[in-house]
Amino acid sequence: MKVNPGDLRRVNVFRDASDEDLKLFIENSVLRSIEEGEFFFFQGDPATYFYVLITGRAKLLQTNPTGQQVNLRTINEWQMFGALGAVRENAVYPATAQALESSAALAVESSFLKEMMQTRPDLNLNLMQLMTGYIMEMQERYRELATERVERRIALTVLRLAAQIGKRISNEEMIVELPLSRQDMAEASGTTIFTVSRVLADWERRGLVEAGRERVVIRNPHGLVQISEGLDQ
Amino acid sequence: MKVNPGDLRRVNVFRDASDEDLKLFIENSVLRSIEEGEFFFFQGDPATYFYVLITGRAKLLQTNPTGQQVNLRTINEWQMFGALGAVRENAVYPATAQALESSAALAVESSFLKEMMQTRPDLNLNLMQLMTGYIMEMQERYRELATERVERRIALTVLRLAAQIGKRISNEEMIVELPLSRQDMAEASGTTIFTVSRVLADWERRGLVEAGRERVVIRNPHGLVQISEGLDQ
DNA sequence: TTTGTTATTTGCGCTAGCGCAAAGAGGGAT
DNA sequence: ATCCCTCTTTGCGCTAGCGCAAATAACAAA
Repeated sequence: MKVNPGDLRRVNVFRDASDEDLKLFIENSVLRSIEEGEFFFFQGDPATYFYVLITGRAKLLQTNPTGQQVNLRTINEWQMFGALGAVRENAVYPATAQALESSAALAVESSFLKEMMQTRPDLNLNLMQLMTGYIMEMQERYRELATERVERRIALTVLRLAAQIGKRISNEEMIVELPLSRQDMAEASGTTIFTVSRVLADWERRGLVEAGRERVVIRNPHGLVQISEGLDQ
Repeated sequence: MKVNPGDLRRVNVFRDASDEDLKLFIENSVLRSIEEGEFFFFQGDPATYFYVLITGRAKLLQTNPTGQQVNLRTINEWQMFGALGAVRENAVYPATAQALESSAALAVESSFLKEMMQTRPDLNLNLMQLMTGYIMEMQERYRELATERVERRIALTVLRLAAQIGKRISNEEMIVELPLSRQDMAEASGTTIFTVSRVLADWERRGLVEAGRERVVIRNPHGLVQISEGLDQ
């Protein structure tokens, strides 16, 4: 596979970059391809590289001392991840990045990005916009976890994931497919596979979703929104 | 009250700023003093100003549609908050800022900071370090809320708050006082005042803390660390 | 000192959601 | 077609933690 500079402009952080800069990035990058389930990096590794996902999907997860996992974020094509090392000295990744399907990503040394940012205000601003987006999302999710019942949290999670990584399978209707297991959804909404399974079974009975093996199809997004806002029943 | 440029260097984001820049910031600022319980800004307000807390303590909180609150962060003297507007067009504050005690803060227009960042790489880097710090903290707290039992979460919360806003009341021992109500602690650890009260009563019996009205004194930080790591019993 | 207000404690009952265990189902490989 | 592996479902019992209500304590104001 070959990535050309124009493609890189689909990365939000690079949207205002010059052609020369994009070329420089590519010249300083290595393409890493990994299979489903494999890892780009682990929580605690020195954050020497940042990545741009070119194909596939990945997730960022954290593990607690007893090994329980939570999913922090899902990563789609042309998204940057692991850029922390460009901002902090001797940083380690605060999360693990695992491929949800077989994926390829450009790896670039963090120090290269740091260097570049010294003289490109746009790059700074765009990266800060990415960061503030994460902050706002995490704050929201934290509030949800602290205050919402599990069914609502699962609805909010599924809707968020649909927006982030969902594939539309019909153009007219808003029917979206998510390639996620019950485990993935449980880890993203702070509950257990059992509860996710029961909630999805209920939604399926009500015609809101189709629940398959490692897959959910959203048939009625509006119904889910209603659940997420507590307007149902 | 008067703030002089040298003071401002205690603000992490401004640590590398020139004297002239600091003077400029102060000239473009307004000092806002508010009483305990009052607000610097509300979730949803246009993020036109950012603030630097000069005296007092404040908290950032979010409210869900039914009015339940969660505390996202506590703010100490010489910390910047509400800087989102310098990064995003037409941003609104994603959280409410409320004074925990009577407080004063410098308010500066976000556009001024944005302007300034165009030509000061240091300012950018420092602000990004602040942002990555928040991201890491929120990710951690999210994981804790998703995976840890309530006693452990409260221990983690109390320890974190002690580091952020605790006042040492003895130099030899690590005895720290927190000016927080049960309600504050409940909102910061994702539980209820009843549970916080019961847990603190238990810790008091075990000699770990002293629990007063709107106040906790940590007598044995190490014991709390043990609880937070599940090493007790 | 008295009174009013607000924060905290504690008993008590309840239930949302956890998590085991066993059965069932989907999909790939041979 | 069959086997095997992994993912999912569902019944079931249990308990951590919620949340009401009433008592108590701390503080402030008069």
